[in-house]
Amino acid sequence: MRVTLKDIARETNLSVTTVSLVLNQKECRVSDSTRSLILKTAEKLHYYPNQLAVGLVKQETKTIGLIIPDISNHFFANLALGIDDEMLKHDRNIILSNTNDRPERDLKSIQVLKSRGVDAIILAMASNVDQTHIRSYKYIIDTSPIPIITVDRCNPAFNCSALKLNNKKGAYNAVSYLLSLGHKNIVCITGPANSDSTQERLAGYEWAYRDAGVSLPEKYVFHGDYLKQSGNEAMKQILQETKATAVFAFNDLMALGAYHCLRQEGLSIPEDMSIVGFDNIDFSDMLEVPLTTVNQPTYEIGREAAKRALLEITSPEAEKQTISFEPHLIIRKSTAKPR
Amino acid sequence: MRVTLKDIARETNLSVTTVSLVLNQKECRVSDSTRSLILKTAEKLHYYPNQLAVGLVKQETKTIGLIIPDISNHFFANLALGIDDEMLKHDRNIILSNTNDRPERDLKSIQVLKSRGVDAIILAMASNVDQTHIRSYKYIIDTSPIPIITVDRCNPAFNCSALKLNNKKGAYNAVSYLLSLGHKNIVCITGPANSDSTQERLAGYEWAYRDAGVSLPEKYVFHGDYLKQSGNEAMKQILQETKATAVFAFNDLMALGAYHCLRQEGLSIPEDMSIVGFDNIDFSDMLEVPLTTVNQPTYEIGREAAKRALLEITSPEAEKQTISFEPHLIIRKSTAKPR
DNA sequence: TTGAAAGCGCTAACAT
DNA sequence: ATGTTAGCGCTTTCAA
Repeated sequence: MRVTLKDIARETNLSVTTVSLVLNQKECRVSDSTRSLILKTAEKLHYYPNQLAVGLVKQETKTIGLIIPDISNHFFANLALGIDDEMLKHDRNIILSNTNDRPERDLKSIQVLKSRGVDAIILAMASNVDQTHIRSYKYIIDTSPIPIITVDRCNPAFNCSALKLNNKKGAYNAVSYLLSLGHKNIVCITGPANSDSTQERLAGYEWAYRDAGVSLPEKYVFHGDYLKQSGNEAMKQILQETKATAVFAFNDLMALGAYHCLRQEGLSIPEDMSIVGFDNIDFSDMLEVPLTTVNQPTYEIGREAAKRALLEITSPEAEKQTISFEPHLIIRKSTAKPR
Repeated sequence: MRVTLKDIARETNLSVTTVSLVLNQKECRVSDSTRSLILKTAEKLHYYPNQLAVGLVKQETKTIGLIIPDISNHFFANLALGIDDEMLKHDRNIILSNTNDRPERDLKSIQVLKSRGVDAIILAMASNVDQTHIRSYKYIIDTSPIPIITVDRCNPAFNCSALKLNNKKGAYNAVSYLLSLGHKNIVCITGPANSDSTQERLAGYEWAYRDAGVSLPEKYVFHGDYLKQSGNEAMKQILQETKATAVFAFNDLMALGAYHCLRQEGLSIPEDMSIVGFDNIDFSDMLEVPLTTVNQPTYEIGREAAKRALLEITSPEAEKQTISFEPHLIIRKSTAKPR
């Protein structure tokens, strides 16, 4: 923080007020000569405003907080990019906070970001929350003086806007497709059991079976944690314990883990096993066998979340809104009729 | 910004000074009873400090700026994660700025972040800079009142610390390996022509040939832009214009594009063409043919960059330092003897 | 052991 | 057309 308004005021023999007025384009009542003098001096001195001071008096910092589990995850990286691109248009910056999927860090981060005066927070909650956490989240969100927008992971009990994929529909589409190919024994590799997305995708799975009039397999739920390794391990278990002909992984990363396991076991996709993923990350069409998956318009969700945050900043009275994005099944080479 | 020190002072009938003293652990000269009263009241009122105000008076915000071309790129995402993890340990936050690889946005972002009072900036420059840009960067960096640390992309003329992979050595390793397999006609898919990393890797390529006493192919430079599509297009050109038996792509993304092209053409890796990449992104070992590539310890570079920034914040007089990370060739299945 | 006062850099009513 | 003043929330001498 080098040059201040005061420096310019001294240099030009004018008051700080006048300088402030001019530099903020509120120049209506300032003579052209002084205005250009100020502008010139500011330029010469390389002046730029101290946004801390501005934020302090205006009670608005033009920053927004972004809390996500892990920026190195493609999903969240694209989300962040969408948000940042939109924010850039509005001269806002984002303060990033990775939580490593830990609920306590979500909670802590909300506090820290408020401390930093962010005008809004966009939150992708940790996936492994228990009831105690939920209560904390709910209290913090419901009483928050600034808008908190949840994305991807959310809870209907919270009084906040939420943007998310229609998970149930996505799972429904995926499983319906597998059923239509003739698979009867389709198993799932889920995310953490208590996460909403897991619950919703499971519901979509069951809905598809019901809708097709096919009876559910005896055991079809295998728990993962959205990381690659868990997909690998779940797949091993599936091979041992079931006669499944198709696997619906609740994200692409775990589908990748499943690929890995199948390759290790010398099995082929889709001949020995059909696989469907969820997310459509960059690489899912670059695999040995391009992955059939449910597309999630992540970048777009980020942009919309940003827009929503902006809206709620300017209109705090706006009704909280749940915005649903429609999924789209992308059929590639990892799925075929069972043999 | 709800509750302030003043509120606590009023509630406890003490002065703002005392409250501040206690809440900042500078409690040496405060009686135990008042101290616990203050602590209790702060708790009750859900007080948390306004960091804008703190930053304003302390001239330090405990934030650092991160400027990168694109957070959705695996390389930068991992870099960001490394930085954020390290910063978290020191109770600092990062303000993120994506530039879409545009030099003007780098320059603008430095300004904006300074305006926001960041204590340091970690900068991964845009790759397509011209001489005019370089001059601007140099001026801004050399005269910056706060430390600016460059990562990955940098320029030796700047007076700032730089962290980067030993690109020349990485390329040398990759090409030496291909030569040792018996390839004579190895071509490159480079990044933007005027980027340092491209120049360095090219130098490493030539060094390897020189070192092996093999004469350089007639044409071996094919320009890409570090994006997948450019790898695809370069590969097409290579197939048309050369008799290359091996391709060294300057990053994995372009190697992926090359894979795609080869698959389209019905050619096999490594039988018809050996491929080596650079970066070792997550997915390079999950491909149809796992990719031989030069590992770049991105997360680690991020952490070290963060440490360096922290050090230069506390010791502004510290000598600027260039920190080099040693590359490591990971041999997988995309390389074999030429046939 | 505690408090008063000044000031960080800026904005905005309210003079003049 | 321009300046005075107060104050955003906090820290930090200095005084009591």
